[in-house]
Amino acid sequence: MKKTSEHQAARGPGRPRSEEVRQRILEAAYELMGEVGFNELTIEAIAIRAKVGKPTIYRRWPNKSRLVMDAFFAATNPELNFPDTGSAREDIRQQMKQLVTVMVSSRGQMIAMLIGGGQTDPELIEAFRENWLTPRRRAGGQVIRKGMERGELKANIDIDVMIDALYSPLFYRLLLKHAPLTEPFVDALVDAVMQGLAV
Amino acid sequence: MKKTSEHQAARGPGRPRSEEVRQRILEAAYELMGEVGFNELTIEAIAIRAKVGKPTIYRRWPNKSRLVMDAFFAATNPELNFPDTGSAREDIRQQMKQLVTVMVSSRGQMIAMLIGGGQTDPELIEAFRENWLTPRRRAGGQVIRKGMERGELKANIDIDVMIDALYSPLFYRLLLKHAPLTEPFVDALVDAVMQGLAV
DNA sequence: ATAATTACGTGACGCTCCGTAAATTAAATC
DNA sequence: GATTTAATTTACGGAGCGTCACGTAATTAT
Repeated sequence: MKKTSEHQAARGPGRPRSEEVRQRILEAAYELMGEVGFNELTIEAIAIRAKVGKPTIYRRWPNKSRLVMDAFFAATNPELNFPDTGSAREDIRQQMKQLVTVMVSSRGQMIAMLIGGGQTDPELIEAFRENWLTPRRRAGGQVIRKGMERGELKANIDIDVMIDALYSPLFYRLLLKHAPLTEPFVDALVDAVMQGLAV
Repeated sequence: MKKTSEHQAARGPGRPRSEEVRQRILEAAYELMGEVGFNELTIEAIAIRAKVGKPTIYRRWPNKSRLVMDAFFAATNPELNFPDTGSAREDIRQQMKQLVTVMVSSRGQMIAMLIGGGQTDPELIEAFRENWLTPRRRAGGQVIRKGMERGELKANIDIDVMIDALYSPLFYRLLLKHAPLTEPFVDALVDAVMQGLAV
């Protein structure tokens, strides 16, 4: 119905793939993922909701993982916030609180399900790391590096270890659900890890 | 074939359930879980390997989650090690290294898959917490409490926060697989978190 | 214009696994 | 040994998989 334009990579002959159809599929996948989770999600249901035939989906994506990752990232704001309060500890605290806000939302449940599904799907967990985790770890690393340069943070500790120590408890609670993810928890955690547990 | 004895709750008449069959099912479930993971695991395959009919399984367990948890814990040593080196930090370090040893083994993959499957199965994650995580957190908490009494650890930090800060990076790496779980990592982590990241 | 090419939706296929119900078989009590 | 009870076996309808063949729609090449 609408003109395609946009990408105009269409150098070959034949009917081009409809961008509108692609959007409908991604939206349906994203919605259903939020409703039933990765494991219960079926291509059949996505096709029905998107008003599309199954072969149309299989023609574009090789499997459920790839489709869901595409759907997840199509709904991901590519911009990352880099807080800059002047204090590394406060920057990190703020980053963590941002992350907690996401984690307690429906999008956080989706992240949990992607990580969960990734435990039996190496391709899925790798795609998640590549597209979501790594960029965020880089952002965290940047703040830490700045804190080291300023002399706020110890420079002789591996940055990856620092990132793990600070952020992993959030994932731990997201996935194990033994205790809630709250702002007071972030405050207690940042202070504890920054100052150390030892007397 | 064998006498049942053992439980001898058999006060009613009629044929009792075979303990041998139960064992065969649990073993088959445990093996297959290790081979194909929770999501790909089918009751049908368990039944075939255990040389048992499907209804035999469905009569004893209501769903896959319950069966897999039973299979996992039937193969779990109920004893927990409580190291006692005289130093809380060393006790914790030792506990963590024990945990890493498990995590890098095939049993660690199974733990990862249980947590993963739990992301779309509330009953599964709760059973995992109840039967595996909580007892181990209690063991960790005990060591920490002793360290507080001895004056080695700050007494004004919440014990759950401490446990999260110390142990969660192991789960983080187990699940996200962005970096390997090694002894040097444990050493670096314990020192960093104990002394604090701040200068 | 017309032909060639590619994508679309529909419908159907054989397959695996689900969870259940009927039929059969085995092991207890009486 | 007969009866009772329950466990196992067999068989079933249903869902979803991933694929194919079909007729139609949309685009490029001639």
